[in-house]
Amino acid sequence: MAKRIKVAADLSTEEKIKEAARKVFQQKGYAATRTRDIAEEAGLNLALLNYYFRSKEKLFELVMVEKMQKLFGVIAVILYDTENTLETKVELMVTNYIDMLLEHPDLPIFVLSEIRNNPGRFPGNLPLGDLMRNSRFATQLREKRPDLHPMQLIFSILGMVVFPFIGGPVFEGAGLVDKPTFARLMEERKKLIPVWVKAMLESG
Amino acid sequence: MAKRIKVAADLSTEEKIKEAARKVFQQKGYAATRTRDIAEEAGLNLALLNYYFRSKEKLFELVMVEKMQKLFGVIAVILYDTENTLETKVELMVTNYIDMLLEHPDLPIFVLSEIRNNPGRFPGNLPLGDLMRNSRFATQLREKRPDLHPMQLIFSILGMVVFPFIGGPVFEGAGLVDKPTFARLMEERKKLIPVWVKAMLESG
DNA sequence: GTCTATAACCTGATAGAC
DNA sequence: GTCTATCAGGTTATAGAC
Repeated sequence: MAKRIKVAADLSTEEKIKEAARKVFQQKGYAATRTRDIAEEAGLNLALLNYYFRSKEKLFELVMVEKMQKLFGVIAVILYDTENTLETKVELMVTNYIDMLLEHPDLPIFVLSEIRNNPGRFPGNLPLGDLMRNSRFATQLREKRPDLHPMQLIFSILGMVVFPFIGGPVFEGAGLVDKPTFARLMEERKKLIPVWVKAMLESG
Repeated sequence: MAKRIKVAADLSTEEKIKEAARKVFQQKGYAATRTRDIAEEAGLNLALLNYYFRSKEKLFELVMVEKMQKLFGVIAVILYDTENTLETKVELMVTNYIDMLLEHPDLPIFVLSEIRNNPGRFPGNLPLGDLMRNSRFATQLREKRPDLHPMQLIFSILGMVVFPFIGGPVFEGAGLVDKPTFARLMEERKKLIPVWVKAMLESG
């Protein structure tokens, strides 16, 4: 069977634009992005953006929804999981999240800062609240530590997983870790964080 | 003695502009901020911005340096501290950081996303790298856990402290915590995180 | 020092030829 | 479907009166 590699040239015009939009929006943020940048990145004319998508904003919303699903999807999987033990869920979440973030390191800072700069722009997109409150995961946390608000543990787990990627550019800029070291540390964290969470759950 | 309250009206024109710039830049980010917004927020004319500061960019850099100092200053204090035990340092850092972040909740997301959107714009500003590597704090971490890269612990401590403020808007938007609950949880975290870090250091 | 008016430029979007 | 040319509106920065 012949090799079948998807390269930019193979994509439809519409997909080329989306792909370019994903890249440029992520890199510069919505406000700093010019539609001309996206057109150039796609190797196409500016007018085509408005032909395929109605406006810069429409195109952005499309990209944004994708990114939010990718960022919050990993959490949702854990929340829907009604079978595994708390311990296993933590392991799964940490591993899945770190793997995803190694592929898309600047996803969190992008999504979170766009939400911050434009609060109320991305509403109802998140029934994640009820989902989380009523989840088996939250119940398991409450059973294990009835003295703690479940968010205390969720903040900590997510913080340990996500923060290195958010702060990454700063720490690399400061010469504290180079890229290969960073990747190695993140791999190590897949085993480290679950152990730490276990210790936290049993502390105090 | 008569009350002496600093209100906007008391400030010099220059300081009024800076104050407005701090607020608007933080709220909308550099790219989405129009100099008109700042002038309006300051209750002054647009032309005065260019009279006192040379350009939008110069004004922004001024604000940015302030914010970076505020965000990284808390860490620097711990790094310069050569007297306290590791345990005490963790307590100090966590408490100081959370107190500062309760006053300036959107400081981290602002600084980190501006650095991300414009990498290389704020260079040499951070001799934090060497400072951290050579710090007593790093040595103490290595002594306690020679098997771990000190950054593993620093990422985790900072993540637990800072992440709730970065993710805050999302979790509030999802109706997972309201503002008073959030503040209460953060107060609780000042005691919680040091205990957890202790448990982590002794785990494995 | 502070204002109004305006210059010079840039950006998103569209019209119309092919 | 794709392009070039252009419009309409908005943005930073400045000139010049007070």
